Amino acid sequence: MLVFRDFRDDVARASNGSRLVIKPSDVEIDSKGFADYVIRVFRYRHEDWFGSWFSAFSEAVRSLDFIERCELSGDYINISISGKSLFSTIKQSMDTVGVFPETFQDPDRVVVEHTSANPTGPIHVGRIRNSIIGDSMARIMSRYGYRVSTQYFVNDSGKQVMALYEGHKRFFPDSEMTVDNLMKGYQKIYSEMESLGGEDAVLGPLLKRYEIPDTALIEEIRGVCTIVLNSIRNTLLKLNIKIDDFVFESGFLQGEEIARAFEMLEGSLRAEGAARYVDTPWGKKEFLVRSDGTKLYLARDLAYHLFKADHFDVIVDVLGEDHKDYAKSLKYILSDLIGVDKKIEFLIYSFISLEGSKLSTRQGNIITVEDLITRADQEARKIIAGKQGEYSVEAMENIAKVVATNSVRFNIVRVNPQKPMVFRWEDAMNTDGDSAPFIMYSYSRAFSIMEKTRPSQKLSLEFDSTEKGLLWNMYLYADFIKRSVDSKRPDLIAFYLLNLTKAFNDFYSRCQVNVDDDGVRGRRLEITSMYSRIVRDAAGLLGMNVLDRM
RNA sequence: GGGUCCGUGGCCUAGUUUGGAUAAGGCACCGUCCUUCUAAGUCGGUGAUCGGGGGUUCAAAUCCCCCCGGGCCCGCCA
Repeated sequence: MLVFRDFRDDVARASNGSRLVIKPSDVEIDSKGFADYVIRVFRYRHEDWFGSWFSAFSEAVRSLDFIERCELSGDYINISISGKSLFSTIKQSMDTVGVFPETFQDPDRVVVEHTSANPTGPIHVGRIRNSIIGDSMARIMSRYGYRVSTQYFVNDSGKQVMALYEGHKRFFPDSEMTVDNLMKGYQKIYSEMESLGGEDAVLGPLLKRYEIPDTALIEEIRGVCTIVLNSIRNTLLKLNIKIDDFVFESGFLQGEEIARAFEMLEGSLRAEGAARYVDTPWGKKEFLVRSDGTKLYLARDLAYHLFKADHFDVIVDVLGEDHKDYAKSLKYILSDLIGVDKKIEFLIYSFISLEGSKLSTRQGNIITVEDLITRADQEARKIIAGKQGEYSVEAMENIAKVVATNSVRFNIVRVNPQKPMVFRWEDAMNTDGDSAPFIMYSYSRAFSIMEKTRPSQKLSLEFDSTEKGLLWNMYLYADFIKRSVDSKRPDLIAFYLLNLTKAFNDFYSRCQVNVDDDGVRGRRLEITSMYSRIVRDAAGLLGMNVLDRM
């Protein structure tokens, strides 16, 4: 959890014992520019006691050392915090523990499962939203104070990967097992599945061997998956996405967990021939075992979740909206039928679609993430080449690389996961306005200021409204982290970064830092330094790096 | 067909959970500012029946109902 001085608590406390007790949650952060906090009092404003209540309340509030203003305006009580209090709150935290807001290590261990794409080909833009949201959410929860691990559940036991293995074996047995060659076999076996006798004839025997289990075969297929997985992992690393653990499905085929799952479900399991399923309250049959005795993905996934529940307190799964109903069933079976008492949460996101057409791995109608990164890198180089500054080749390449990575991540994470996205190159490449470079650029200017400004030991703590506005935005960082964690919305951090950047740009254009007055210079330099630390911190939550120069 | 999510200026996005002050940013377009710390920037302007219709309320982008449009799900695939 976060530890910081929340002024709302004190404001609310000022009403204790009075006719109208204000709760901290009644003290809202103003978004319309009237004040810092607002309390809505429409309901009480026309009561005969309201006048005397307000005068007592406002007097109590005004006597608090951090209050600059507290007044009634129509249906609202507008409250402002003094710049000095914001400044000292943030600075004190940074001076003592190095960051604002401070984190109190939460004992809860969290596992965020994300990506988990079938290792049957390179990752594409439709999938990458999962990885970007998942990685960002893991970083945000970690910043909040949880002990977070990320996991990728690797499907190395399903029909798709068997087709990957079988396709290569049948059609290109002599070619090297590269991602490209494996893909060729995969696509060929699916295109010829009918003439080969159908899925059951082609993959059925392999499925059977998994149940025996034929460990040599399982090892072999796992090896094939690993080849594709390594390329996916490399792509993800280019976007600063590092997954802590890759957990293989094959590890749950015969293990203790799957035995336990079936044991716990014994009373709930129903039969249809030799097949086994459970009923959900909403009338769906969820099958765990086929009539030929082989197990379905759900069985292995339940085992995997029991494994996660054994090691973690909170389980977060990042899933596409196509898995929404599946997730509901999974949670029902785990929590209500098996009795897992750990918190299980799903972060469901809508798909990224291509304009006019669908993303389909089978049809080869995809834009790979590698393509996206490469093109973003080229765009960034073009833009840099058009700038006036002098850049060495290495500097230029590094800036382009970071801008490209940040842009790809930012342009995807900034949209509410719930909202569908249509992929357009011009949006993905956006570097003006609400974009990653907009944020990065402001940071670089701040760095430049700190480099060029003569230090000052003096601090005059008279903040003007622009400085105050920036401080207020810095202070809101804590609130945004909390809201982002509570609502599982990494996009809120993106929104926060844009607001913070706008506040700094305002400060930059109105407040000259490098001035003769030692007190003013000291104060503004300190504000600039605090801003740069917060923006770097917040950008990090989205896996973005900021650059000293660009 | 049933379920579910989405629909906000020409385009993209925030605001919807918890109803309240002039619906907020960005792109594009028009104009402003480089002899003040980086112009990937700043300031200003044009532009919105908040998909449509009803309802609840003193008050609706926000809650309820119906309709329209789109995504996704409705496998003994994963």
